[in-house]
Amino acid sequence: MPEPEKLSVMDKAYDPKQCEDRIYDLWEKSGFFNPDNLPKDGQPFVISMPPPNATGVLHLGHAAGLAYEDLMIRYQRLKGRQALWLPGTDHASIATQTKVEKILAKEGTDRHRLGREKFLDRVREFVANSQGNIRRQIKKMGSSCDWSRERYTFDDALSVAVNQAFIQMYQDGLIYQGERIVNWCPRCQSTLADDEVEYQPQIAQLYYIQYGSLLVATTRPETKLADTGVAVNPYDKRYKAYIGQELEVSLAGHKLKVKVFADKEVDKDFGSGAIGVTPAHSAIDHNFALKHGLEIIKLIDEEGKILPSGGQYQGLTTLEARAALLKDLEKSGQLVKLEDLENNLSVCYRCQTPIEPLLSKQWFVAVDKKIPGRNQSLKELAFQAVKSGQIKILPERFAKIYFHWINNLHDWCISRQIWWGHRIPVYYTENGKVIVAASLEQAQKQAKGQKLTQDQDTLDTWFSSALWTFSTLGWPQETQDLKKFHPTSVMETGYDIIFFWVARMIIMSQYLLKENPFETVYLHGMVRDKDGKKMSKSIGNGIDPIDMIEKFGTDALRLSLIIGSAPGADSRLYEEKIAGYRNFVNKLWNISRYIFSSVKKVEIIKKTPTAKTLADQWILAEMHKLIGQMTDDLDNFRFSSAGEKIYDFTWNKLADWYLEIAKIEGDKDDILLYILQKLLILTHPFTPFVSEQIWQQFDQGILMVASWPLAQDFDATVISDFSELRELVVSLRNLKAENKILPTDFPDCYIENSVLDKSYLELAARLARVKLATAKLDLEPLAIGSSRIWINLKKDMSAKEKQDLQKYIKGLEAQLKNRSFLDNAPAEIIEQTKKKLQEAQGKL
RNA sequence: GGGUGUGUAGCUCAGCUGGUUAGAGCGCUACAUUGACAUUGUAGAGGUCAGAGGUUCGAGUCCUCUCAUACCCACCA
Repeated sequence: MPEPEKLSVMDKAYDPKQCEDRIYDLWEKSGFFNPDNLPKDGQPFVISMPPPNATGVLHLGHAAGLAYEDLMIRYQRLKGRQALWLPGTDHASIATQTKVEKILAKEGTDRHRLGREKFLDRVREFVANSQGNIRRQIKKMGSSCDWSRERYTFDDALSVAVNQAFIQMYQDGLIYQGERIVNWCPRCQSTLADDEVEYQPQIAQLYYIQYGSLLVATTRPETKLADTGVAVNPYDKRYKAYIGQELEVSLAGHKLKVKVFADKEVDKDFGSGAIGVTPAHSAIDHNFALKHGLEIIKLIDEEGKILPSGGQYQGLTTLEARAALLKDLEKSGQLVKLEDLENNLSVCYRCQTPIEPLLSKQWFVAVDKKIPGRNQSLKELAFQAVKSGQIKILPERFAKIYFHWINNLHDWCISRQIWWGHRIPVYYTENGKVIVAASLEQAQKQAKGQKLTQDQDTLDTWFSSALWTFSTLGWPQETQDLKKFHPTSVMETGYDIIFFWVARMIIMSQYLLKENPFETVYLHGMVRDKDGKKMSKSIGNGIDPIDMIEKFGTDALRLSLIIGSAPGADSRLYEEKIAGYRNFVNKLWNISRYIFSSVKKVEIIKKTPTAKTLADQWILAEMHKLIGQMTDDLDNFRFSSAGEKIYDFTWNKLADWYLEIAKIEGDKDDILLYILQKLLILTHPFTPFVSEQIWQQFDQGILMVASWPLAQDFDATVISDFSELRELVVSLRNLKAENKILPTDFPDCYIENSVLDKSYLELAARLARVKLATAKLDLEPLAIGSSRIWINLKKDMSAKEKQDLQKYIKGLEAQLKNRSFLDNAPAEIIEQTKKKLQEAQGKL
């Protein structure tokens, strides 16, 4: 097994490329990604990895998710919990099929020429290939997931789960077949769920057509060929006389019989106030037809072409038919008027092809129907799970969005006519009997010798991913894993799939297992480019996470994704930002390098070392303060805040102050090593590679399974005393710089301070590079904090500084004279204000 | 049409339940530098907290309105 190199003197700069793969290997071989190998007394902590589509490459959105998930998993593992992060991939039916079809198109063929089985073989080959890529990329991110439990939505076991879910729902009457208007993508040759439809704003033409004695306005004239009704508002005086009449209409010779009816839904003021109703190609019109008993005529087929019912326009595409019909209407003088109309064009979310609403027989999940024996519908189950507080959504505002969506949910169309997906477990006998069964064999038992045909359709890809948290743990078997690890702890995902996925997981888990799929939903925002634009291939502003890892290292990329982004808020990523965190990682490396090179022996310090000086007390106090704050932040999903704090401690406290003082005071081996050890544990969830690489120098096992430290009590006065020292040093340096005294010059200086004793004044003088005088100089002293300083400078406080201070003092004085302030403000605030005033006056 | 965010230094963003002279990183300016680190150090400049009202002893923080901007949902023929 390749051991990470143990260098006696570490390289001057951290080189991620030399370490990352080796470290990952070390972790993987240690077996600790698998919770079964972690201490048995730990409570399970479980994250189901949102399965990336098995179509190729990882983008920054995935990278961000992985960074958060790994952060949580590593933190909980360090805290002693049995952390399970279950990885996997999604077969992503439409997305994958579309991808492979594009490849076939380049080869000059298509799926119909290949045939179903050959085509599916091609897809399988393609998927196997890209799954390997994805796995590699997930590892590159440092993800500590349990590969021994990796799953794929198309695994045999998961397909069993899909069939089981379908059958159970069918038996409960929650899945039914019905003829309804569906969203049809003529290119994908499939239905789409309502939320798979996107809208593109466009300026459409609104055509006014003479329609017998009426005038009708429409954006889709070609559909008028299958009109069977005209809807008007019941209170529209213009049309009152027509209501109830049956009209014979000729559209440039194409004969229609239409019934005029009144409905409140019709807006008198839009267009002409009269709507031609096409029941087979509009959801609203279909409802009209059911309500008012209209005939339904299909006009457009699955390829978007006109059927024989369209008469002479038969065989044309809808757009061709539109053009031809408009021309004919113009000739016959029936095209009365044209207007521009802003509206939205519905398109397929995968291929952006305009959607054709069609009447079609499909399978649906009934969301409003009561579940037998439970007195609740699926919709109500999903609503309750969040409303009751059992599932917490972060940030909270997304709960509102969730409720709104659930409340407006319609029956879910789950059948797809594409080939790549789980076949619907429904069989038909020759005489049309429907048999729902998990396999052909089982179906045959019920068929009593009749020949069977399986439904040609496949299931919506979200149907299988809705089962993900438990199908991956063995359901419908009652496995140990399912008992132990479900419900999972956190679902971490992007807010863009809250409806597609999060809501459906809740529905399915509640229905099938009577429990929630997870306790907390943590939603991250979208990663955008420097200008806040969506990253996309077509614009070419996308950043490839793997490129960034090559350039800056994984740890730097992870930090740049974690720090500075709030849950649910979009964030921007660009190279300078990542470079900044690369610098931080290098800083951490060099801090360690310094400590290792300066101590007599590199060893683990188990006991809290004794502080000998104020600086020692201070750094230990700061560290325990940090541990407390970070633990609180991480327990409450404030990842960015925790990251900022460790960054600040490492660079601004440890490196800039403590190490500099350690160089002067000396004899601090145990404290330096102790602080470093804790620091490595605290940084590990953020920057796993560099922290582990450094830890390996101790030769004491694997950092990944070390113990997260407990915050100890600390004396806060130590921190304020030390800040006295810090302020003194900074002020002296400032005085020197402002007075153009070279850093190499040491001006004479006498200091009086009530808090700091002489040894600390000497320390301050060394840090500030001044020469400590033994007696007061013959000068006016300056007041800095609680110090009085006699220093040999040509200049004192600048005019601007003086002005600012005077203004500040005036403000405080006014406040202290204000009766209502004195009467209303709490005593401690008044005390504070008085103190501030004294200090400020002292300075002047 | 309905809803939800966001607007704080040149840029990217913190600022929790209202109470130090509003912070950080990058960038900028000046200076420094062979011993952990130039992927560095020290110091500095830079903000009427989008605007207008209001509540309060006190508002970046709470309320109302306006403007700008992003996204989500619904879709009208």
